[in-house]
Amino acid sequence: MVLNNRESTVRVSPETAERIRQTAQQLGYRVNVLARNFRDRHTRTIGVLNGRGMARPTFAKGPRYFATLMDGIVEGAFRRDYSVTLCPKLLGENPEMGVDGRFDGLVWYSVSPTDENREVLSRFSIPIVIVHAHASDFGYRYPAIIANNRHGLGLAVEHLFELGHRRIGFVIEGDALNVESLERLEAFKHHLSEHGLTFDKDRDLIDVHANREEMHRYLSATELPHTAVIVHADGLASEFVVAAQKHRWKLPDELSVVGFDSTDFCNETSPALTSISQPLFDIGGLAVERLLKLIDGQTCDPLELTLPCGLDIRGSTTIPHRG
Amino acid sequence: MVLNNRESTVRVSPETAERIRQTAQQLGYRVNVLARNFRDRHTRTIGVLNGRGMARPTFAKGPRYFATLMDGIVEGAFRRDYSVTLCPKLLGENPEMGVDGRFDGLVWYSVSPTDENREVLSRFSIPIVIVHAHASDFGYRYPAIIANNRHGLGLAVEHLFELGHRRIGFVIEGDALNVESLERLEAFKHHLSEHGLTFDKDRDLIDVHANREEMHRYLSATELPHTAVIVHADGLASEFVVAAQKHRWKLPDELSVVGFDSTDFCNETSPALTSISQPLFDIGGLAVERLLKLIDGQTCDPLELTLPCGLDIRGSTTIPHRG
DNA sequence: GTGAAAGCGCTAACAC
DNA sequence: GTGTTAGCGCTTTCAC
Repeated sequence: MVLNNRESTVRVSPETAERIRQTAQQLGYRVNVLARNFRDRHTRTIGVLNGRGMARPTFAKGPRYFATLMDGIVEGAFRRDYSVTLCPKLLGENPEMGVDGRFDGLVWYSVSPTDENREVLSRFSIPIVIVHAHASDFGYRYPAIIANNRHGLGLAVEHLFELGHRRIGFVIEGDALNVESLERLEAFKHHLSEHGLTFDKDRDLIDVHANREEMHRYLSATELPHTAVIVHADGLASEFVVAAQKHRWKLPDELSVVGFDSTDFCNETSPALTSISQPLFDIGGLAVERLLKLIDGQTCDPLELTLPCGLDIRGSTTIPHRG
Repeated sequence: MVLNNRESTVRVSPETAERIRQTAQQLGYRVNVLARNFRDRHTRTIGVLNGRGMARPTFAKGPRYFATLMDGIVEGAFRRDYSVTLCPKLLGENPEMGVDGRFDGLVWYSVSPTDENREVLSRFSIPIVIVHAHASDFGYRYPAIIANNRHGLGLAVEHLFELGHRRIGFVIEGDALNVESLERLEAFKHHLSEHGLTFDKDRDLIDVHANREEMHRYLSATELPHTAVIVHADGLASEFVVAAQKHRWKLPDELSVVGFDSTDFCNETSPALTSISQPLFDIGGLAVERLLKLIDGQTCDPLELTLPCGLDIRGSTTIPHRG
């Protein structure tokens, strides 16, 4: 009690307190945080979980999506003196994580609203905040944070439209189930029609699948059906840019490309990638803030937070080529 | 015992085992990892500490030094089923970390061999592996991993020499104490003389300090004393490149620049940064491997591991300008 | 103002 | 083969 110098029903004389401090000092005593946490039945630690089936994301390679989100999460957690731990199998493969006392709460990102995931989530005994999905996808049971995909896509379509593009495709990796990809596609369709453009699924939706076969088929045509494409994520957009150039298309003149996320990674592609931005750092920070609220026994209102998107115009978009 | 299905002196009949499993299932019982760890007096978790006085590094912004190292650490830890936790004040500001039971071991990177650090380290009661310093710096008490800075600098000097450079400067931020920066400087001097070039401290060592004043003084000269500079780290190199261009120097023609670390970040600068590489991912993985050895009660032999450097030639180096 | 005890959930050891 | 106990280090409660 002396060492923690906290309020207590127990009083201790100044002399004794001092004597205790002295002795602790001499003995080199340190409180054992593990034992304390065990007794208090909490860990002051939160975990980060990604959607099932997703490979463990890296910090340094490729798009900085995960790195940016984590920066936000870490920042938010540290501000409140919580630790963040990265666990093996913290990949939705081990539902134990949610119930084994290791964490006080969990940020789960990129969760698809499958029955399996709903099942896993419902068995968790600790608070959870969902990032990149809607509260409605999970029966309004968990606070959610999601970017305004509809608005973001609007920005991109408008940008391309103003440049003069009228034939715009949407590239997606359909195998990687994801609430947002679908939402982005829907938003894309919506904004096309807003601009008086029609959407033909067979022509305008390019699902490249995990093997990317469809990407190469698309790019090996003698004439491209589009003057611009929007790709549902930066990683795939960058692949698309590289592949297009391999197929001897001149970018951005013969094909404008827009990505999604707009981390610094977009400056590494050549041409640099025009991309819809979402405030990933803030999303991470807010997710933790909401999670800690839950941990404190409070509730989150509104249950769902929608954050604005922006558009960062870089070198991969230009006026359509007159060929 | 049944649930952990581990070897034990205690035998239990198959029927009882089954009954136990059934009941556990029904009750939704999960082992409490925290309690188990408490009892076993370990956490299966390692911590990552950076040198004191260093700001908390981010994953997404700037050079990918920390991100790459962490990828290696996480990979190494996960392979052995250890977790990695990021703690607030895990920045060498809180020596408690080393003794409070939170971690089974610590990877400490960018430690300067100051008496203060030696003191802190000596009080730690858990195994530690040091990255980016020499075992000798800390009385051969901890395993160390360090890149072959001397060789790396040799590669860079040779590259510049072969391009035709004879006047080469070395840029450093001296305030950021760091074993490696000094080592790189020494190696630089060595390799200059190997090529018959002289080193004049006042002319060839550009210490920009935290305020960067010296950088701008240097770049505002009407004639640069060098045709090329080597900068002790990529972050500073990138700043140098930007500043040089602001001062209207044409890069790389009027000034070649070489950085150190060579993460993907080097593709984000313009021109892309030629840089000495060190295997950061491997360094992280090896650090964990050695740490787990220590945790297992084994020793590391040799105590110090030296990893090779490479040179990634990008756009920031070319033949010296004839003006 | 001080000292003793109980219990968090776990597992190894021991008695039966 | 089964049941009981002790103790990891901590803090709160209670008795004195």
